[in-house]
Amino acid sequence: MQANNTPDPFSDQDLREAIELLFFAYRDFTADPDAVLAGRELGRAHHRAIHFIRRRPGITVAGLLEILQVTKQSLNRVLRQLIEDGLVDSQIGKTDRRERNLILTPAGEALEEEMSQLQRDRIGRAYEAAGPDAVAGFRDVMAQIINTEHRDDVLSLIRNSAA
Amino acid sequence: MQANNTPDPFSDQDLREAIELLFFAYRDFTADPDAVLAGRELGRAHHRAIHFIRRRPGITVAGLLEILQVTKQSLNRVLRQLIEDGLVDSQIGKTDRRERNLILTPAGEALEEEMSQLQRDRIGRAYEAAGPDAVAGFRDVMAQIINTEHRDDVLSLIRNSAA
DNA sequence: TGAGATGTGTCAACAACACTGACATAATTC
DNA sequence: GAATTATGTCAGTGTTGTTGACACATCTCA
Repeated sequence: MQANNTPDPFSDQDLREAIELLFFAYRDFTADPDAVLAGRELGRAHHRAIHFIRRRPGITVAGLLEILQVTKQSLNRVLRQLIEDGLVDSQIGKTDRRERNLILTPAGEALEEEMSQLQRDRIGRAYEAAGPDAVAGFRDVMAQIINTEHRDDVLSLIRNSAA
Repeated sequence: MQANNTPDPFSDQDLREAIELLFFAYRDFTADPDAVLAGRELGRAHHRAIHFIRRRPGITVAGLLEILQVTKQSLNRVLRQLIEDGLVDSQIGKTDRRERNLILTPAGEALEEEMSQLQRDRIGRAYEAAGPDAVAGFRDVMAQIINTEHRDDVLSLIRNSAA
């Protein structure tokens, strides 16, 4: 998006500020759903699983492991609870019967909706306040921060859709 | 930064994408310093403390508690280790002797430098790739995501400085 | 000056969530 | 039929967070 091709001088200050922006934004952003999570027997790990199952319905356990970057023992404990609580449904794969395709039950979708409400409000307010040009820049920088091998996984979703 | 004043229509898709951008960016970004942390008896909590002591030299325990949003018992365990390891120095406050002003020792500064190196490289590459306009948008949106009461705390640092 | 508030440090118990290592089962691939 | 793959599980452990209670030094203020 630049006219010239000289490297832009970003100072150490700039870069350390970015580190803090990421820290504070993520800290406040993740604090939002805690109110919903408390009261139920659920924690942030459950929220993360529910979010990605909602966004990628039918995702396999291996796919979820790749996204969350945790061990299968850790993920399994979370999934077991979600299935027991009737929030997630685990279906035997159609083409490969070893796989499990994960989807949210109606109760799971309702919980996801509730949990992400404050986060979407927060992002929405920030987007409105900053304006569309800033949003484009935000998305561009964020995508560049993400490891190359995962970048497409995030960005392809918005293009293809999946309500 | 907008010419018109009609609200910009950001879809639910847009907002959920932003949630994922935050998740993936933070996930990859925090994974960077783990290599340095392993081997020592230190974890991510120590890294966070060290970062903010570096950026706000002389910060009090209460100030650090406000930033990290953890209990003093949790922070104290971290600080005790850092002080024992000779990475942080705790000095009795000059005006209020109840306070403790925290600063990094030379060893602490060296460790901070090493730990944040990969993170600064990552941000620097993203900034270069996206260009200065995108960076401005990124900073604007990120600042808006942060709770109002903490926003100035981050942004004032870059203006005033502190190497 | 004395009472109460404040900043810090600590003990103990506990919970959430991650880890490693080992192993079992079913299904697929070759 | 043998090897590989996807999933699930048991057991033990570590980090980082929590609550609750208490101690101590210092500051503030009536």
